[in-house]
Amino acid sequence: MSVIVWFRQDLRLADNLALAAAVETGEPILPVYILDKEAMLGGASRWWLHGSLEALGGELEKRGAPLVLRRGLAADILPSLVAETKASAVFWNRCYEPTAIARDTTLKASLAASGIAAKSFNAGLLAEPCEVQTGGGGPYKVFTPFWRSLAARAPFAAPLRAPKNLRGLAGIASDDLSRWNLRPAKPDWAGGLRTAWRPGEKHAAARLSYFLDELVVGYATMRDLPAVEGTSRLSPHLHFGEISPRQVWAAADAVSRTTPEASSGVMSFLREVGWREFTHHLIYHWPEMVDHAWKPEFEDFPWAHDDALLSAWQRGRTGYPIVDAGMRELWSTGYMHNRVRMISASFLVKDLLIQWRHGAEWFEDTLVDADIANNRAGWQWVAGSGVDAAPYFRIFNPVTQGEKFDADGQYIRRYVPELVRLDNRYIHRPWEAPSAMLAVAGIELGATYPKPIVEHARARARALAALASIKKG
DNA sequence: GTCTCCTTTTA
DNA sequence: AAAAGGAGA
Repeated sequence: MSVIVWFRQDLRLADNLALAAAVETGEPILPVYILDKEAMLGGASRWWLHGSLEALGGELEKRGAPLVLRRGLAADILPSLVAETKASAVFWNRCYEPTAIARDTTLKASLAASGIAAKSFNAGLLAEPCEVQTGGGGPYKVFTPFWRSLAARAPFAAPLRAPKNLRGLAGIASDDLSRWNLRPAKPDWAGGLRTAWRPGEKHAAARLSYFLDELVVGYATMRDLPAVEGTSRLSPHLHFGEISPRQVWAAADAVSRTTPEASSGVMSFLREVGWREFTHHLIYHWPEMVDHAWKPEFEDFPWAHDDALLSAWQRGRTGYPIVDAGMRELWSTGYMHNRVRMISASFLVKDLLIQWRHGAEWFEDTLVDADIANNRAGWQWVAGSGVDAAPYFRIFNPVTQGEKFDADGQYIRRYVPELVRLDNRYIHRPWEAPSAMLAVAGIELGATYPKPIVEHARARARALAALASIKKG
């Protein structure tokens, strides 16, 4: 007899309820990770996954239960592992994306039908989608009431410690992680990712501590400045489950108790954790939101498909420095500061009138924290096609946003070296700079750096007209 | 029905 | 100062 622990987006030992439950049974444990051959993981996510599995595998091995890697479909692999190991149970922590729910529901039924105890747990959210309801019994559609209702459930269960020792099973074949080719080889484009990130549970915990010790005090104001290290940068760790939201909550809450001057920073940080909960809540209750606009009238939106413009956006060659800096940060580090995500997303959807789904797909290809719920709900927020009653004027101005949040152009200069010598006054609008100043800075618009691919004022008017054209009534 | 409120906005 | 429209109590 033995218990299989199926790891998915919970690549950690601490506060892992499925693992803890398996330990509790007293049976030998077989930890397994299955690389779904049908899952379309983006390149940056694949890179991260390699590091995360390497770290998890090392820790499990140290404790006596090495991680077994298999590739294929869980529906094929788990039953065959059950047979191979004479397992009596399979435990896992729940995921909330529609495709994962469909897969897990079927699997649970078929395992149960063959007499296997298939048990799932919540180790990924502070509260599961069905646990947070409006007074009328339905799901929330507005963040603030959702957040109030979620926060009222605190304190949350205390996070569990990692098990010290595990009883493993010997002789179960595993794939070789390096053969999965999750890391890019030819060419190896992951240099920027390696510089920016350290995947794995240990690094997730270290990052949380560092953030709470050094940054959270200033979080409320610094979090909006892309040039500054002011955010937690925990998103990829949370996405892969190297750290749990309960661990984050507990640690942040403890800081605000011991350090009152940090409490407002902690509050605004936890609110962002609340946004992660909210997007998972939305995607759970409206799974069609993953691929379709939540607001049906957006089916008729006059999108302007243009591959050349899409590609200019993807490559960071729009001629708007804040957008280009963001897109290049994404390309080189697998990450983009949240403020800039909003600006560049608004630019794609409103200024270029390109369907939000193209943007969402690009982000999922390139982000280390690519997360269906956060990403799709975020894009729909920007597009105005999501649940919130979006003001029609939710159109970011790339120049004023740049001037407001990157006043000295430090962020621009970091990622758009062509503009490094341009005077601050024009760093966010090089096309208005006097030609002598451009010459001194070594810039030739249209050659060394693009001219704006659209004129924002005109693009804004066009977006407003497009939005008006689909208005109900 | 009434009242309040709404991450990120714009000009 | 203005902005659409609706959620939530």
